[in-house]
This record gives sequence, structure tokens and C-alpha cells, in this order.
Amino acid sequence: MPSPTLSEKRWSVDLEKKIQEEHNSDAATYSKRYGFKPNSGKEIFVIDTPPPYPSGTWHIGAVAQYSMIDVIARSQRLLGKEVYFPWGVDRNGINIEFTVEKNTKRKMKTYDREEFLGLCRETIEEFTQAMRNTAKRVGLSCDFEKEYLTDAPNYRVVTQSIFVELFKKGTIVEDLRPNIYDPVEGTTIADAEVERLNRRTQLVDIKWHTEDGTEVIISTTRPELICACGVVVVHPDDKRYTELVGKKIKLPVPVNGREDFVEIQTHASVKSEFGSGVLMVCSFGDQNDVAVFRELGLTPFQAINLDGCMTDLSGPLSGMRVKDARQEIIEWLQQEGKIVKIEDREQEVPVSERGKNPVEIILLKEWYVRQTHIQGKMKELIEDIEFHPIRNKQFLLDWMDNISIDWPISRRRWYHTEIPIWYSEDDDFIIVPPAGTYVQPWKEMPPVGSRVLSREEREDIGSYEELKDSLGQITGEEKVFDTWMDSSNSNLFVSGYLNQPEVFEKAFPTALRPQGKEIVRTWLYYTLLKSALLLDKPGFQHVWIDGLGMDPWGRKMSKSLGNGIDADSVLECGAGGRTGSWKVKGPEKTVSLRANKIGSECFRLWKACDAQVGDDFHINPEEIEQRYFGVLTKLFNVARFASQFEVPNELDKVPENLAIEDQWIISEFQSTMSEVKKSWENLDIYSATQALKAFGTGVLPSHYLEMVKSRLYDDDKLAAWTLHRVVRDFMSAFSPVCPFFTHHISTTIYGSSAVEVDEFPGNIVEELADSNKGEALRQLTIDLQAFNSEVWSTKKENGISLNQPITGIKIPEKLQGFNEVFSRMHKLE
RNA sequence: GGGUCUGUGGUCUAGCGGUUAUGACACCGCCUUUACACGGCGUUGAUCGAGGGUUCAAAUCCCUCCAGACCCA
Repeated sequence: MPSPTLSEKRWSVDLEKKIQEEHNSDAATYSKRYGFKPNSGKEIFVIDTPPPYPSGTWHIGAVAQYSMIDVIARSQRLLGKEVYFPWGVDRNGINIEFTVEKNTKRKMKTYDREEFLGLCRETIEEFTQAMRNTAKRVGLSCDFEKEYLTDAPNYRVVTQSIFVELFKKGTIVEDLRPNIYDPVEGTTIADAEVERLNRRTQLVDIKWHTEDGTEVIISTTRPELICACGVVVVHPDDKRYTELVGKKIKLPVPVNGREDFVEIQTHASVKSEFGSGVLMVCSFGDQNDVAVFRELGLTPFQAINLDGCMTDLSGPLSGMRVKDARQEIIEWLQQEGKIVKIEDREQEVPVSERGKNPVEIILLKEWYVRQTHIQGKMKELIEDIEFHPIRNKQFLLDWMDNISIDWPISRRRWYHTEIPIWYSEDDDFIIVPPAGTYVQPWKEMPPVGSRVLSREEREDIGSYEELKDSLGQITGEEKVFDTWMDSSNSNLFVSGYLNQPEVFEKAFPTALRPQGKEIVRTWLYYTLLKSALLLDKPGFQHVWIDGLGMDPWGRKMSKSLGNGIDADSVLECGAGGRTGSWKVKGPEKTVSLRANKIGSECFRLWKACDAQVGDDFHINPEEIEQRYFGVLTKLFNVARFASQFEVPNELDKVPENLAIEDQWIISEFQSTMSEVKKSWENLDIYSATQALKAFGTGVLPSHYLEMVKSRLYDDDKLAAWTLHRVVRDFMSAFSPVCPFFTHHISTTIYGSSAVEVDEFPGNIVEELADSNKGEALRQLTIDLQAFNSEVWSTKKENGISLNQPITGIKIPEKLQGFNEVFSRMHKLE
């Protein structure tokens, strides 16, 4: 074999790492390839990448998903667009506060605020660094130089400025409303952050008496809330209780500072089969209570305070924690002989997603983003967005149909963006900072340029400097924003909102939002809400919603199940000769998985080929290796084979007199390439990669290479030209999936990198594209493959080695044009 | 309890009204052929989750059920 320019015998993870290091070592080259150059004159394509939250290890499913976002970024560059593929890290939030609390075994509120923030910042920085390394290891072509952190002043200021803007517009309101509250962590949470856990609770049947002495049994799991009871209701159709309606009923417990009788009314939400069919409605046991209070126009009572303790309203229970109060009141009721029975039952209890604490609904003065009024408009705006896959749009629509209350955005935590407000001494005025200045009102005075607004009417009264003296002792807001207030600006931020107006003009609506389906109701929804409220526009042109990475049996990976697979271990599998092994808990027993070599290129190829966007995908390192490493080996060897023949000087100029088999493979290749191009344009990674894989491991090596081998060895320039042209363009088209693999091959053989190609390879021979001639050649492919198979199997049956002559084989009529080719290839005599 | 999605050889997957139901991996058999045994060729293997229905015709459309996933109550 003449010496191939591609000298390595095969593709390896070590080679991959070497190329990757070179790739990342030269900042100038990196930035030339992947940096965002808004003034390049090309069409701008901004990707609103999901800023990952650093919390120890990065979930392998998320890494896989991120590598597909990279495939999109690279394929869009290949199509000639100016791509901004940002690297952002989401660092605000209660998670990191919990981590610090756990590490130091001390609750946040026992710290000095400044000191605690410092600890959070240090801790999250360590996690962030690990994440940057993984991002580079999996080959992300982000513009790392422009890294943004959501806890940095330049990001937080955007959140604050948008808040001020929406406040002035009247879209942000403050109000005393029932709120979901986590008493253990001491903060309000949003609907979207509540989950449900099964807990054992006691269902207590309690005797109540109406004003005329009739006994009524009411079942409840929350007897401690009787003191906040506003009404007792029965179903309007429930004949048993018709005569009770309109009567007054006495609360069976002592209360303080309120009337101890409530009225019996009817309400359709009562389930007559449940317990006695009589329901007490308290402020607030659950969301239904909230709804009933609102519908009946009742004034809520405050039974639980911010510390999760009972208020004075509860009389003797006052000051007790909710759980203790419940026990206490049950004992008291028992002593009084007011309990008919107590039943243990499983109940789904609403708890906070982060802290897993049972949440309460209590009245709080909080800040809200109004959202119920704009759902119709949002639905219209969403019509303009293209969803991939279209069916996942349903997740969003379903969630929107369930929006019934405004979005509470204030939190009583610390490591978040501060609400940028100060209050005047008499509370009638508020002071907001000028756009573009990040403020921390809990420790700072308003900066120069701040404005004073009337709190209710939001009227601009004048500048803070002028009015300073009339405001009295001002107080800075201590509360912070829900982290989704920050995250939901990501598309605005990366598209240049506030910072680069001339870029924003061209870049918004943001070209693409790629994300997982589990955060449709939060990240996607809130972002679209912001865009609608602020700009009256859809936030995106495309939304790409992928499925989740599951364990090999299709279950969610989680620490508690012990079925997680570490991303770095898969990416490093095979490096330095080290193999990978994983112990994963299956549904029945722990299974040991092994693989010899995977790496980023194989990992990316697997994700690109294996799952259609939107479907959940199973992650099994053994399968990744078995099914896809061989594909890399094959493609590498095709290129290596080609590399032993001299590369023609003018690869872009089509020579005269191409042989029929050259024309045939070119027309096949062009048809593959046009499908690939169409797929890249449609963000359809799966189809593009499948088409390339089929061509590169099938028709090209098995048939074309075998047909032209002898010509190549005879130094036929036309065959060499065809092969090289096809291999070179193939690598360009394939570079989004396997950037380092194709970079290595293309630079070694052709002296130019596939990852730098910014125009999708066009047709090689125009007249073979959609013409009759090209079509006629492609029609022969099936017959041609069948004929080759026939010869190979005939030789085998007769014990004839493939390189030995054979007699008696007849070339089919249709393939007469290939007579000479086949005779030479198979040594037909 | 509700919604959405998924269910095709051992495993993964294509097809989404008419095909001898793709293809990949694994299995089995054969073969060193001037790129590749981390290769090549070939064979075996699927009542298309179950049951009804619509239709001349169903993996494909409809209904019910079962299993899994995600979301919600």
C-alpha cells in the first residue's frame, strides 16, 4: 500500500483528545471559527442555550442534549449563518444556598448576608469550572469568551431593568394575596415549583353544631385550620343537607378575635361521597379553598405566620408550629368528645420542589407579574413559532390552559437578583434605579439617576436627588426575585437587549430556543411571557424541545435510584487505554456495563443517530460503543484509503470524461447531500446523520470503492478526483456531528478544516443533480447492489476467492453501461 | 384522577392505509480480499403491546384495555 497521508491506523479516543486540545489551545483560531461576529454581514442566528445550573455533576442526558445543540450551531454555520452559540451559566437560586447550608451545617438566616453570599459564590465557582471542562470535552463550539453568569452584575442588571420597565407599564403589581409558602425555608414559591409527595396523614371526623343544635360531622386533615374557617359548604344537589343551607354553624374550637359562627352555603366543588359530604373551607388549606374564598367574596383569616407558626387567631394554639398544633387540637377535641373517628390514610401532600417541605398557603404581600390577562395574546404570538417536534408544543399549550393566578416573583432568600426598589418612610413612594445600574437595596442607597414613583399610580414624581429630603428615612427592599425572573431573560440577553440595540434589532425574535421538555412550563413559558409583556412579540423563531436522557431501562436517572451514569466517564472512556465500567442499578439487580472506547465523537454520533428529537432516549455506554464506534472506524478507513492517492490540484474544477461509475456515485452523493442540506435547514439532526452514515458506510465503500480500486491503483486521475471530491465534501457535511474527527481528516488530506466551511457543498456536477441523466443513474443503484451481492455470493458458494476470476456470470440488461467496470471488478470471464 | 407522548425480531430503530415490514447491533455460518477482522459476505429471527371496530385492504385510522415516560390535579 502506498503510504497514506492519514498515518494513524485507526481513529482513537487519544487522537480525539489530542486534536481537541489543539483546537482549544489557540484562542485566536478558536474565536475565528466559533466567535460571534455580528457585523459579518451574514444572517444572524442566535441560539438561546439553556444555561446549566452547576450542582456537582452535569447530568449525562443534559450533556447529550447540549451536544445536539452544538450540532445545530455547527450546521447553521455550515449553511452560511452568523451563529451566536452562547455559553451561559445559571448560578442564582436556592439550590446553591442549600448546598452551602449543608456543607457548613448552618442555616442561611444565621449568617451575615454578605458573608453568606460570599460562600455561595465560592462554592458555585468550583462547580462552574467542572462544567466548563465538560462543555469543552464534549466539543461544544460556544463563544466561551463571552461567557455570561446569571449572578453577575451585567446579567442581573438586565433582570432589574426589565422589572422596572414592567412595573412602570403596570404589568408588575404588589398585592396581599394567598401565596404558596415554604415555612421551613421561609420563602414564597410559584405554582411551578410545587410537587407532590405521598405522606401518611390523619383524616379526622369532627362534630360541629349549628345554631339550633343540629349535629354535623365534618371530615378534615387540617383541624388546626378550623380557626381560619370562613364558610362551611355542601353540594347544592345533596338532599341530606338542604335544610342546613343558610344556617349558622359554630366552630368547634376556641378562637381569638373573630366571630365563632360561620354560614353554611352550597358549592359545586364539594364531593358528596367524601366523608360526610360537608366541607369546611379555611384560609387556606388548599387551592380549592382559595378559589372558594374568592368566589364567595369572603375575607381570609391569617392562621399561620411567616415562621410556620399559628397566629393569635387560633387562641390556645397560638405560637405553635403547624404540625404540633394539629396534634394538640386533635387531643383537645378528643377530650371534649368532639371526635367521631380518626382514620390513617395516604395523601398526596404538596411540598416545595427544592426543600421537600410541606407548603402552606398564606396571605402575603408579594410582587407579581400579571399573566392571566395575556394568555390569549400569547397564544396568537406562539402561532408564529415553529416547534420541533411539533407535537411537543402541546406541553406548552396544556400548561397555559392551567394558568389561573398571577406569577409571584418575590422570594425571601439571598443568593438571587435583588428587587431594585426602595420605599419612602410613609410607604407611599418607591424609588427605582436608572436602567443599566445593578443595585443591592438591602445594603445600598439609590444610585444617581434614580427616579421616585408613586407606589399605587406608578407616576414618575421626579428624580431621587431632588426629592430626597421629602421622602424621610427610606428602606431598601430585602426580598429577591424568583430565579426564573432571571432565566426568562436569557433570550433577550443573548440577543443584545439593552446592551447592543443594533444587534438586537436584527437578532430578535431569537432564532432558536433549544431545551428539554421538563422545563416547558417554567423556562419556555416564562420567557415567552416576558417577550409578550415587554415587546408584544414571540420570543423565538424556532423552539426545539428534546426528550430526556433515561437509564438503560427507560427510567429517569436519579441519585435515589442509583442508576446515574457520569458524563465525564463516558467521554473519557478509552483515553490512555483506560476502559470504562459502570455499575448501574436495574429494576431487578445491579448490572455491570463495560466499554473500551467511546469519547465525544462517538457519543455525539450516537445521540445524533439514535433518537429523534423529542423522544426520551436510553443511555447505555455499551450500546453506544457497539453501535457507533465501528461507524467512525469505517469512515476513518475510507478516508485513509483515499489518502494514499494523490489529491488533484483542482478539486473544485470538474474534469472531462468522468467514467460512468464516477458519474453514478456523484449523482448518488448529490442526492444524499441535498437531503442532508434540507435536514440541516430543518434542524433535523437525525435524518441528516442517518443519510450521511448510510452513504459513508454503505454505498460508497462497499460498491464504489470496490468498483474503482483497480483504476486507482493504476493511477487513474479521474477516479482519484471523484473519490477525493466526495470524501472532502462528505467531511464538510458531517462536521457538525463529529467536528474533531472531520477536522483531522480534512486538514490532513486536504489542508483545510471541515469545521471552517461556511457554505454547504453544492452540486459537484450540475447536470447530474435533478436531471434525467442523474435520475437514470440513481435508478440503477438497487440493481447494481443486487448484482454485486449476487457475484459475491456466487463466488463464495463456489469457493472462489473474491480476487479470483469467475465465469458464467451474465450482467443484467439494465447495467450494460457498467460492463467494463464489472468485468474488471469481479474478474468476469 | 386528568392531559400529552411512547410501545415494531434478543436490543435499538424506520415505516404512519396496499411494501415479500426498513436498517443497525447482537446471534449463527463462511471468508485474510494490496483501507478496514474495530473488516467483508451470507443466514436465522417480528402473530408490528392486547382486544375490538372502520375499510376491498390496517403496524399505519377509531375505540377499550395493559405497560412505561413526562406533566398536571
